[in-house]
Amino acid sequence: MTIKVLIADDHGVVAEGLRFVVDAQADMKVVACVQDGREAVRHSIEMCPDVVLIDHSMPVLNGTEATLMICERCPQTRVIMLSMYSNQIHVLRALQAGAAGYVVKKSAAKEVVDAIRVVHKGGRYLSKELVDYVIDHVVRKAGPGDPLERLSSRERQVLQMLAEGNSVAHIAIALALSPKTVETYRARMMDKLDIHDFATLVKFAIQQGITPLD
Amino acid sequence: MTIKVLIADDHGVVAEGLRFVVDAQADMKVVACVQDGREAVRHSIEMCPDVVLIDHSMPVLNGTEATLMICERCPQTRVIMLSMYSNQIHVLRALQAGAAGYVVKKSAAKEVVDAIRVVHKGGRYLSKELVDYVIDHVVRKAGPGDPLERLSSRERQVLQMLAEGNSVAHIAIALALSPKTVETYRARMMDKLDIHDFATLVKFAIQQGITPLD
DNA sequence: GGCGATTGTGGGGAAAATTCTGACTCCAAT
DNA sequence: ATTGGAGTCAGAATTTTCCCCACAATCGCC
Repeated sequence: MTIKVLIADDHGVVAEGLRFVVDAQADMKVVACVQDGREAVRHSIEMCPDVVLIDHSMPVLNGTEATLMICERCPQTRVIMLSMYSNQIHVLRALQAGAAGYVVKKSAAKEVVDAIRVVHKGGRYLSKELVDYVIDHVVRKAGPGDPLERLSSRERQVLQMLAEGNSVAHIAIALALSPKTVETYRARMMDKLDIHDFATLVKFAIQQGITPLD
Repeated sequence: MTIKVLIADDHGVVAEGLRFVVDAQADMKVVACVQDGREAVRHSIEMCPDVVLIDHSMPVLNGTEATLMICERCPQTRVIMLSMYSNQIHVLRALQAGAAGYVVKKSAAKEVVDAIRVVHKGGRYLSKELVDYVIDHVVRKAGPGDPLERLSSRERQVLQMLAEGNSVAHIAIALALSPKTVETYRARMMDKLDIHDFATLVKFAIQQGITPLD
């Protein structure tokens, strides 16, 4: 039985490269290749792949948020987060969002296909250097101080899009909401974060890894 | 005659994906796949590939530095820089270092193989969105070193205060100017920098060290 | 099992910011 | 002597933001 894989990565080259790698395996097949988080969610629901390989940083909806939605709407699908960075917070958040695996892009391609097989069998997979983070976390029971936890997923999404340079109007269109609604999210989010100007908001987003400093 | 390609990317997954993409082309072949800049230089000298696909950010020796060395020691080899980000400075520096092409990873895989063929024939290749940078640079001979040089001191001052979270009104008061004047500085400055949204402006200011990421 | 808090969704109206256009001075450089 | 950038400001039109409010659906908690 071949493993159906969905690939989500906004870097076209990387996505297509991954597709080759995965399709080269006898026991798996790429069923779709998408460029942003929202597409990933949509396609996951539609075609119920066995495994979703999802990039951490993507426009519109980042990997963690997308993972959350996929896990919720499509429980039998296993998600593997693929990331450039090996940042503790990101790893923990991904796992909390329901990811079954987290692989850094530094890894060899073999690690990725290994990870796919492992999670498909119901297991979990972490790149070696990430295991420490999780143990660390358990030991120190860190983490209630995560400011992002306090935000709802809509709020986080709006935060990301704002920090990417989108206007409220544009976000409203992209998310098919009233501009007023988007404003509410923004206001509530800034209130929760106790941030009162846009510059600080952008800095916060960068620090949280929600948007890259390019 | 097949084009000999060397791939240098510290992200194993990406490198191997690229290898699949390139090897899938009838007219090209990957002769080596390395993980850092120094290896890229060493292998280039050793095996004289026709084209080197090199990642911008790599440990030990970054893509730009490696490009410089490869072009110097191995003039017949053409280098294509592959980067995650489309940052003007990086593009210009890569070209000045002797790269024959610059492709952002967002591009489709086809763009990469196109680029390989183009540079192998002696041409140059830039991802579409990057062409502007180069033209920009030619038009207003901006030093690639500091985009800040192009701003007047008032403009820099306003930039800083904006990036620190001040409103236009507040800046006007602080600098004893009309809000309209501050507006003018902001507009002129953003125009010069070719930045069209506030989030990007803040990121720029952080990158330039004008404001701390706190 | 009910009840307050949170979330998702929006409206109205005032205040602020932005855009566009134009204009005047000073100063430096060609 | 003319050009051109920098510094300064305004008015009108438009857009965005800000602040206050509303209401249904959930969610968590006692």
